[in-house]
Amino acid sequence: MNKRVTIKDVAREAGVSIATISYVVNKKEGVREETAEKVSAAIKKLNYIPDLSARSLVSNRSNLIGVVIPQTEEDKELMLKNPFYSEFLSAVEYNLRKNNFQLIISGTNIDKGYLDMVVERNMDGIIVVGMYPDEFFEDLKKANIPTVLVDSYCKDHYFHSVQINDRYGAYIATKYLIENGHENIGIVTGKIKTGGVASERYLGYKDALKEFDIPIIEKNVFEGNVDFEFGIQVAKQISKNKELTVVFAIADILALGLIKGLKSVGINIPEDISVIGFDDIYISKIFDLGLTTVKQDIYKKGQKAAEIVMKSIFEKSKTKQEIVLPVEIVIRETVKKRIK
Amino acid sequence: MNKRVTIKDVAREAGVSIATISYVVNKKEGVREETAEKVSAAIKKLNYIPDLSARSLVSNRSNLIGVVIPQTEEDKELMLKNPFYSEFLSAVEYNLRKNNFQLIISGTNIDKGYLDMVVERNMDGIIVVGMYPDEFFEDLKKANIPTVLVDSYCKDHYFHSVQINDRYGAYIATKYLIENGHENIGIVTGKIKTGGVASERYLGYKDALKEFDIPIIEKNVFEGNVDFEFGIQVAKQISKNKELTVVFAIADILALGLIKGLKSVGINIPEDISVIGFDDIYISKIFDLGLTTVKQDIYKKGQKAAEIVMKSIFEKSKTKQEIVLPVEIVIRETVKKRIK
DNA sequence: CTGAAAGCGCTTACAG
DNA sequence: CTGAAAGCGCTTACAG
Repeated sequence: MNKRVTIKDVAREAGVSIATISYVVNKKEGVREETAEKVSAAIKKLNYIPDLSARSLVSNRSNLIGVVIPQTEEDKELMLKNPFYSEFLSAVEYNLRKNNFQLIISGTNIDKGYLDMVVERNMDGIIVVGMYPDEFFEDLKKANIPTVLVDSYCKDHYFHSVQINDRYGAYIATKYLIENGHENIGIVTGKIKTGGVASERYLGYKDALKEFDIPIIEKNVFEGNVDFEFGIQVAKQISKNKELTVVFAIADILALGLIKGLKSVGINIPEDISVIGFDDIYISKIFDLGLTTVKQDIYKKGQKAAEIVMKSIFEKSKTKQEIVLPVEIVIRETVKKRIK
Repeated sequence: MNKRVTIKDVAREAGVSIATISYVVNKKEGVREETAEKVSAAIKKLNYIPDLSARSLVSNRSNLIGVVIPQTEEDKELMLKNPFYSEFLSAVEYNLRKNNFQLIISGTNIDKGYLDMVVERNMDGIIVVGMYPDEFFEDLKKANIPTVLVDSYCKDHYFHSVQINDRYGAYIATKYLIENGHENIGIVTGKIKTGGVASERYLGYKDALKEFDIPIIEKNVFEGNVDFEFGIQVAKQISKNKELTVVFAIADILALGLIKGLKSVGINIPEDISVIGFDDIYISKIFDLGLTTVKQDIYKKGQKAAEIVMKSIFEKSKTKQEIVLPVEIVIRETVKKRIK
């Protein structure tokens, strides 16, 4: 390593004390302009770059934001294979970077271990995506650090949050299907019991069915992982259920897998079976068949999450923010109107 | 913020000096077992979490790895929309995390500014994906920090590198097309002049044409951005060129856009026009039509990059590593055999 | 085997 | 407006 240029070197060069250098670097009021210029010149000349570790040590500010993304499985890779998270992350990174924050992304087993990292690194704030055990949220609360929960249905309204009305989104999706003449409506979903996004969307599905007095049939519910593979896999079961005229996949990634799987067993979409998704991820466009889906603004979700953590860091104001972004149906090509 | 438990608190609790705590925490040899146990008990009791800022300040080690991913445009979001990067990142993160490193991902304008960040944060190493101006690599060299270049054709063989033989991959792709009876072969590519992956793949394309004495026709080359949109956009031009029987898209994301665009103007794949891609990104599977493409192992690329930076940090050995991962054709459904 | 002490590079009252 | 000095929480020779 090259020897580091420190604040002392700059002080010597500029002929002032290190305190003055610090004042200039941090743009504090009350430095004579002439002095400031001398200092700036010295900084430039020596190419001085402050050591953030030192700054962090004394000021307890790191300009680091932790972002927690669910993992597929324990101790495995990030869920970046689900484009939803990629798009979200991209938005977060961009908005943090504009304000001189860096992001530490991690798929750490989200537990005490993660909080240790938060403390170790003096993280200024964190953005947590998804649902976790109550215990984790308890620990998080104790950590007492600006936190934004994204897509969490944590009952405890202690944290800032950014989300959508998943239940409503699923409701309008299902209602749309019913209004298009469908009655035997399957649903492909992630684990329902966990009390997260998947269960809310499932509730919305049931809401719509109830409203139209359509019975909820257990064997129309296909529960598994929220990934492409499960979509493919479940297609076989669905193809055997001849009564189904449409399937609501609670995530686009599932819908895409499902369609792929359905086609591979000779089922045409939407002629034989219609499909509706949820999220409107970017690659839904890639599909040759435009996916009819419930659109949410993923970029904005990331942007809001970033803005709120930062705001919460700067203004110590404890006024909690709970943002609910809108959803809407986007009608494309995968749902057929059914004439009874 | 809660008051932080420091090494002093632990020392007091355990009745030893702070040096001893440090030895235990860092698993240094030569602490009596009895003492170590006392210390461990105190650490657990107080829930002591070391401050990495302080450690970094004194030891110049941060356990932070910077990862630089290309941006779509100046000052914009990350290119996470290209799943290639998502998959790569996912692999890097996982392999770093296993070894207690964290990753700082950034789409910073890759210039002096980025290097400042590297120095500010005392980053232990960096992984740079893609091509940048020579000047940047010069600066990088001066920074004298373990660095792995991924998919870079930097002439300077100073850095560790992980890549594939892009030219060869493009060559076998094009050859495969020729052997299947195609002669009018279009190519859709990113900017060729930049001397990166795109130009290499373009060279491979030309290699194959030359080998079979097929003239290189300028109007068969479609140059633009490596993204889905350009694929769609270029489809219109290609549809007007009635002689083309096949198009080589130098990235799957381009191929997918192209196919979408082609279909939208009523062209059938592969009946009317065949398409071959490059990368074998995960979502190529999502496509209802399996994309014939040149496969590279993206996960392994990320894994190797992570392993090499870490190795290079631990062993100060300057033996440079240049890894070239294999490529192979994956034949699926988008290329038709043409009977002349 | 363990402790006292210097020092890493900063920030921030405080005094002048 | 500027500087001397304390202190942030660690690590690491060095002495014993």
